[in-house]
Amino acid sequence: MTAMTTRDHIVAAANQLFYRQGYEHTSFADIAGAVQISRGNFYYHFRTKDEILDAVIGARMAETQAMLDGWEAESESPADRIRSFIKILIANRTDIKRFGCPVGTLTTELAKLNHPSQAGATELFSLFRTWLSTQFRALGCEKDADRFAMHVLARSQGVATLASAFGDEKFIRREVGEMCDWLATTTAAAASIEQEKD
Amino acid sequence: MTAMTTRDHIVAAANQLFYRQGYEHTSFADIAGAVQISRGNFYYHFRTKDEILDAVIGARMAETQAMLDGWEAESESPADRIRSFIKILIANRTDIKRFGCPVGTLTTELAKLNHPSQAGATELFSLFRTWLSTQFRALGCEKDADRFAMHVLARSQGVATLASAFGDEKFIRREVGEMCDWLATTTAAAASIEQEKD
DNA sequence: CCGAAATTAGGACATACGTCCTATTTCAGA
DNA sequence: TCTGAAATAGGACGTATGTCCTAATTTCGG
Repeated sequence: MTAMTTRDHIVAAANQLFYRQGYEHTSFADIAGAVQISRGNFYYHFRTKDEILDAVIGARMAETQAMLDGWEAESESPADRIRSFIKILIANRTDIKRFGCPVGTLTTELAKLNHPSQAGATELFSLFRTWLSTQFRALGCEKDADRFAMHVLARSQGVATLASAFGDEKFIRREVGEMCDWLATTTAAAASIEQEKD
Repeated sequence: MTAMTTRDHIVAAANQLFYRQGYEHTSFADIAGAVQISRGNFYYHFRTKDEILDAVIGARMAETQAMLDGWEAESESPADRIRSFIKILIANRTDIKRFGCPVGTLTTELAKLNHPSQAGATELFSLFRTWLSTQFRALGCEKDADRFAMHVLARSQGVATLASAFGDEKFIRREVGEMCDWLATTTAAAASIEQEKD
């Protein structure tokens, strides 16, 4: 664990504030206040708001990649890995209930702002998408891998949005259970079809 | 069709702008410009931004209720009605690809702003939720009606979010198809279970 | 046709925010 | 210890925005 530079602190604070309050609704002063540095010092590290946003997206990319690598190392079975993904909804349920999904809400906001970093935010989705695809492919769902990946992503997004709207935690748990059921039946079916080919 | 008052024009313009640009990112000047009236005139009709938001939410509630009533009148079968709901994703695909779901994105934004009208936006979801519940109940899914309603809502939300992120229209059509399949198999199963009770 | 009420116009004002600049402090390397 | 670069502080500036006020114009019942 390397020491946290001021820049790192800024990015960490901005990351959290962008998630909780949204990008546009978060001001320089908000972030500087959270890090307890002056606005001048802030400007020394980031000259524009867009630069901070790009740094935050970069940090999230790294975090996400690390998480995916972690699951890759922890579990032997691709199905277990996919379940790890699905269960983030439960692990982060408290934040999700209040602020929704960090990725989904950011891409949505940037789309409305027509912000240049839209593509960067979408890359966060792509990171999950390709990783999930890989897992489904490892399960023998060669042809449907990307379709299944998008399906899982979409359902997770929907759960996060509605859980946030209704503040309903039971709903999260129920849908997570149903997604795991879907995973079991769908991949079992796909695997048996693959076997028929032999 | 009654004549459109200035107030109606304002609400209509605000409704569209809030959807496309987001609530916070839309200014008084934006709306006044769209309706081509002066800011002073604007202020005569709405004294604060929150008032416009409430009016917009009210208008959306009325629109939504009218749409649901329309489906109720058009279709005899509850399954057809639910399919009408699912297929809004296709009917509105162009807007959804660019701006996401009007209800989901609004509730998400208001949640981050911690805005007083959060509850009002959630009511829009509730309108769909209770209506869907009613349809599922009419299909014989007494016990699971609300669960199914939330499930359909969540999947629609997820599809809208991802379709917007990736600008993918084929994905919308595919997921709509799968949701219709789900509807057919799930309600058939539920109905047969109900029959066993007799 | 008149006068009061409703409506519209356009500017005033305070605040907040992103951006920029300069002065001061910290600190590593010579 | 000296020096120059990195880092920090705090204020300046222009613009945008929400809100408010007053004057002009339109509408419409009597």
